[in-house]
Amino acid sequence: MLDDLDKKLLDILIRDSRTSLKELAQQVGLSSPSVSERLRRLEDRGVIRAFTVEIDPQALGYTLQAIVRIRPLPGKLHIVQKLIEEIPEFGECDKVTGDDCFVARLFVRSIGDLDKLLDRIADKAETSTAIIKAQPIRRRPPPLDMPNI
Amino acid sequence: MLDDLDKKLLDILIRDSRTSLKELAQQVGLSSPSVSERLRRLEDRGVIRAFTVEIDPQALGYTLQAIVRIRPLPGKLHIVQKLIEEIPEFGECDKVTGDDCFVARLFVRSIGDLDKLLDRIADKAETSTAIIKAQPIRRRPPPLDMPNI
DNA sequence: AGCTTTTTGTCCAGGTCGTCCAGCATTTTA
DNA sequence: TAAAATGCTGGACGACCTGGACAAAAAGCT
Repeated sequence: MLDDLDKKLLDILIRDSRTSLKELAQQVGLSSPSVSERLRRLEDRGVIRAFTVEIDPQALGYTLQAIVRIRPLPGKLHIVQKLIEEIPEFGECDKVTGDDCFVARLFVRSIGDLDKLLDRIADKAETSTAIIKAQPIRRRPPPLDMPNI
Repeated sequence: MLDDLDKKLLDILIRDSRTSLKELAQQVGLSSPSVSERLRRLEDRGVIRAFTVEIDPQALGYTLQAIVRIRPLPGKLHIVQKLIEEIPEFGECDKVTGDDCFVARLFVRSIGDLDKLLDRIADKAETSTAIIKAQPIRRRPPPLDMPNI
C-alpha cells in the first residue's frame, strides 16, 4: 500500500507534476535519489497512471460540453461502443448499470457539431443529451487519506 | 490562438508532463529557453490549467465508481450544490440542462459507503445512481487539431 | 514602401538539478 | 542468529535550466 510519504508526494504532484525532485525531496524530508526511486515504484505499480497536463477546452475551440446517455439498440452494443471510442470528441465514457448503457462526455465547438456527431450513432442507439451549463467540480482525484463517512 | 508548435508541445506534455525542456525543445525544433517561454505563456493565458498526475483510484482503495444524477427539491438547489462540493468523494460534477440538475462522479470504497454518502443528500434531492462497470474511454483532452466532423 | 515597435527567437555562462554509485542502517527471511 | 533484502544518504559527475544580451521576424503606422 501507500505510506505517508507516498501520499505527500502524490499530493504535491497533483498540484504541480513538474515539481523538481529536489523540491519534492525537501518537502517530504528525503534525499532526491529516494524520491526518484519512490516515483519510479509508484509508476511501476500503476498507482501513477500518467503525468499529464490539464488543458482548457475553450482554448482549443471547444466551447460546449455535453453529457450523453447512450442506450444501444438490441444487438448493437459492440458496434456502438466501437463507434464511441473512435470519435475523438468523446472525452470520457463509462459503461454503467441501468437502462442507459453508456454515459459519455462530449466536447464540441458548436451545437451544429453536436448534432452531426450524435447523428452518427442515431441509427444504432437511443441517446439523451444534457448540455453542461457549469462545472461545480472539475475533475479531481479521490481523497488521499480516509475521510470520515 | 495556438500555433503548430504549441500544439506539438501540448501533445507531448499530455503523454508525459515531466518531459524536460531540453527534450521538448529538440522534439519541436526550438531552443530550451524558447520552449520555457512558450510554456509560461500557455500557463499565463490559461490554456494550460495545471500540470498534474493521473492516479489509479483502486490504489487508494476506491474500488467503486458511480455516476449520480441529482435533482434538488424545490428551493434546495444551492444547499445541494454546496453539499456536493464539500464531499471530497465527488470527483467531478457538472450542472446540466434538463430534469437532472447535476451529474456527478462518485468514488467510493464500498457499496456501504455509497449508501451513506447518498443518504447525506437524500432529504434535499432525488438521486439516480448508476454503478460504473467499465471505462471504455478514460478522461482525455479534446482533439488538438480539428477533426473532420 | 519604409520605419518603428513588439514579439519571438538564439547563444552563452553560471548555477542548479538529476543520476549513479558505494556504503550504511533497518527489517525480513531462513 | 546469520544472511539477504530493502530503503536510505552523501558526494561526484554530467546534464539541465535560467537569465541576460542581442538578433530576427512579424505587426502596426505614416
